[in-house]
Amino acid sequence: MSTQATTNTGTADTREKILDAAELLFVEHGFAATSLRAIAAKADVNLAATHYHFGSKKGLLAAVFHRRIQPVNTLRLEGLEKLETSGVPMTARSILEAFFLPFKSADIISTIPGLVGRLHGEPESISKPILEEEFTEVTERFQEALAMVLPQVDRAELRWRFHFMIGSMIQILRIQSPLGIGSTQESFNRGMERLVDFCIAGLEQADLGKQHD
Amino acid sequence: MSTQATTNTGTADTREKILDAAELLFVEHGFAATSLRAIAAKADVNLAATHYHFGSKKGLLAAVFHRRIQPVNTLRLEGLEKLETSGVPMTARSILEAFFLPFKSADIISTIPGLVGRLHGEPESISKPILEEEFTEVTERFQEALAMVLPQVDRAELRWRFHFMIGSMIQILRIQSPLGIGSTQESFNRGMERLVDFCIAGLEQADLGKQHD
DNA sequence: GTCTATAACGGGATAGAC
DNA sequence: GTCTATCCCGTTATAGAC
Repeated sequence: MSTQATTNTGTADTREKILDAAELLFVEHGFAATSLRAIAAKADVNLAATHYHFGSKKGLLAAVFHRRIQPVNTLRLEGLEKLETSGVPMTARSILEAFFLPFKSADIISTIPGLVGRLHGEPESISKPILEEEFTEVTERFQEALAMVLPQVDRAELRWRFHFMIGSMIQILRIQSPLGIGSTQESFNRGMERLVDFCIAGLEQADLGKQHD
Repeated sequence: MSTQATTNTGTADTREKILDAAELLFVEHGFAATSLRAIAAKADVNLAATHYHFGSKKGLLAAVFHRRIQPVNTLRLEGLEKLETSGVPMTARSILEAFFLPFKSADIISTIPGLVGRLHGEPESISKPILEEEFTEVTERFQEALAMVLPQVDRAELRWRFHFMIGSMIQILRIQSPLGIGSTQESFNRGMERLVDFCIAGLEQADLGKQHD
């Protein structure tokens, strides 16, 4: 239990240790409320190492996020590609499952849900560059796929609904984040299934020039 | 344009000026990234006044939030009461409109959407006490009302769906926050209507022991 | 690539005069 | 109720030895 970083020569996993510690603290307290000192202490590395490896606090956040989300996005795009080339007609359900399932199968209890949920809550100056960098391609590809199977919904309407879907997703990622209280891998998986059902219903509504009042 | 607080005797609107300034800065940058010094400067009051009136930074946030959300919740509960006592059968739509409409009719371009959207993104240590204080009653009353008109959906399932609904709401409040780029009162109102439609579809799904895979 | 030390600054909070 | 002045601590970032 060293309160001071033990001298750290040899194995160059310093970078990974920093990423691990930063990830947990960012999820728990958010970006602004987490200090590099706290990260360095938890990782048991020297404060200066955080700057050496990541340049700045923002750079560290971007690296933390990219490490976790890049594999998820790869799985999503591979899943979608499989659907598109299989010959079997796509459905809204199969597309949403390709989108959400990588969270479920991110085996074990991971920090990914909390990380995604948290980032969306950060001020735009922090979150926007990262969200654009990481999600633009995936968002566009999946909206196109949904447009194919929902020809009755025009594109502008579909964008609204896609936002609502993302909002529902974020909420469940936050509430059922494995770091939260009383959530298990099972309750998380159940939540993801409910999420798919809820969003399909909202996405598939007929789009007849709505009239309220 | 005094950079230093001008001497401030007489009118005791210091409190309101602090609340106004804090509200804008919290919405824009979040809680942790906003300093009391920045708030005092924007409000053109002395730093010590923030502590005198609100005790602490957290106390100030709670006051900012309560000032705006209390009237909204009153409108919501009054709207629901009217539905329940009017004799006209309630519908999921009329209940959701009682829930969401106070945001729309929060006349003018207000900070309320951004405020609600932002608070949900703050770490639990900040947001949880406030959210519980402000929303417990409203949430319970509206879930009960929805349970009445959706007898086919069991209560546990309804709780999931209510969370998804809140998530969709938060997302639209964030994206269409009047402080955001390219959003107008009109686009906000359109978003709220789409939100109601999306959520009704998700809430009304038949609940037949779902089976996936 | 990792360390110590420190620069340079900003944070929340408070005591006490007025 | 409002002010000034200050306490005390934490912040990111960097320079330079090893």
